[in-house]
Amino acid sequence: MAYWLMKSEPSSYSWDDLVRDGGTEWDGVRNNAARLHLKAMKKGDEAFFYASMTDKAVVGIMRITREAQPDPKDTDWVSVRVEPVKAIGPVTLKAIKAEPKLAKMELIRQSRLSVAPVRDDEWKTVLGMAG
DNA sequence: GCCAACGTTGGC
DNA sequence: GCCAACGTTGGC
Repeated sequence: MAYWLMKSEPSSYSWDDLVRDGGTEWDGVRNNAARLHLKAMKKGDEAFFYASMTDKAVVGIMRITREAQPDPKDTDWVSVRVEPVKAIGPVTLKAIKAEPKLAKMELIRQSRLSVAPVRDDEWKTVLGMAG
């Protein structure tokens, strides 16, 4: 199973919105590198929900419930379906940056990438920091 | 094919 | 509010 990190601005779609909805179509990604990651996702993979801008923290775990298909809003792009697993953390960007084991996270290396892979050891490290 | 200009993201 | 990073566009 693979792990991922997906960003959302709480002002447009928050973790609470996801819990309320019970699952959502993760669409609107308009970046080629992010699209490649979406296409690589398999049903059952897990992903951190990263709340950007206001929180700047990992606040929950999601599960991929359907693999990539054309984004209904623009079929040049793709979307996956996700559901909330549980709230964690928050593990802040500040804490992630302060942890040497996480220095190579894509979140850090390419801060603008909205869908990024997470390595197994990084996943465990972040979970450990969530307490 | 190069690169300057511009737009967007997102941290600070 | 500012600006760095990055992607895209368009003139040449």
